[in-house]
Amino acid sequence: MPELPEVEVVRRGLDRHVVGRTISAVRVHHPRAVRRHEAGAADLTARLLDSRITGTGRRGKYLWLTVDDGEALVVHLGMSGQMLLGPIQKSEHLRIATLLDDGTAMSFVDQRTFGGWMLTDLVTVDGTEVPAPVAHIARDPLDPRFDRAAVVKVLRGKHSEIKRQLLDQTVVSGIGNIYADESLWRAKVNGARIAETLTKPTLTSILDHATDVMTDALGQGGTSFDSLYVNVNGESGYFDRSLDAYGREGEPCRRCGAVMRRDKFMNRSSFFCPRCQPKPRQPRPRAV
DNA sequence: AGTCACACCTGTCCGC
DNA sequence: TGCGGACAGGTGTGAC
Repeated sequence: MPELPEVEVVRRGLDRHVVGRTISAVRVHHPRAVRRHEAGAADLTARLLDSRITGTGRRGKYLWLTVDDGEALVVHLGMSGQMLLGPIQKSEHLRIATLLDDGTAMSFVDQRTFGGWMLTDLVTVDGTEVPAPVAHIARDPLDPRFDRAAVVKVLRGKHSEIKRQLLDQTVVSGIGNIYADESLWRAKVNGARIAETLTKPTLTSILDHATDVMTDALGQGGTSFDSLYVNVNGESGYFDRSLDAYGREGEPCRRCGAVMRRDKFMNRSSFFCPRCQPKPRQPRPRAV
C-alpha cells in the first residue's frame, strides 16, 4: 500500500484543493468502505453533509480532514485506496462519492477494499490532537515532534527482529514493507537482526535513513508500481525508479554488486543484499 | 510482550 | 485457454 510518502502526497493534494470547501452531497456506494465507522453509513452520510472542511492532517499512513464541528474524517487508503478530485468517478471500484460546493467531486476509489473512511472525535495524545482511531499510532519520522532518541530507546528494549519493529506502527509509524527494506539496505543492516543487539548509532542510522528515503520518495511524488497508487489527480509517482532494494531480487546490489536476495519474512517478501546486509547467525538447532 | 495465524478483498501473473 | 496457486504496498484481532 501507500506508505507515508504516498499518503502525504495525497494529503497535500487535499490540503490544496478542499480546505474551505463544504460537502454538499455524500453517497456511500459500498458499506465495507465505512465498516470502521461504527454508527454506520447513514450516520456518516448525515453528519458529513453540509460540513465545512477546515484542514488536513496525517500521522503515519492515516490521513484526515478536520471539519467544522470539531470532528475528523479519517481516511485510510489500505492497500489500494485512492482519494480523487475532479469529475464524478465512473470506476467500478468507486466506494464513496462526495460533492463539494465548488462542484468538485471528492471520490474514494478502492479496488481491494482494505481502506475506508470514518468520522470521529479528536483526542489529545502527548500534546497533539489526533482522531481517536489514530491515538495508538506512534509519531512518524516526518513529524516535527518525532523523538528519534526515544524510539531508539524503545528499540533497544525489543527482543524482536528490527524489520518487525520498523513495521510496527506503535513503535514508529509510516514505514511499510518497501521503505523498511530501503532503510535497512541504506543502513546495511539485515532486517532479521534482533533490535536489542544493535548499537545506538546503528539504530539511529536506520531511523535517519528511513527519514531520508521517505523524504526522497516524497520529492518524487511517491512510489507507484502501477495505476493503483496515485495522487488526487490520478497521477503516479516516480520513486520506483530509485528503489535500491525492494523488488530487486536477482539484480546486482547498487553498492557492492552482489546478487540481491529475497526472503520470506512475516509472510511477506524482504529484499536485501547478502553481502552488505549479512543475515544474523541462526541459533543452532539443539541436537536430538 | 511478542509471535503467529488469520481475516478482510480483488486482481495479476505464472506454471501446468 | 483455463485452472489453481502464489503474490501484492496494510491493519486488526484473538490465541498461545
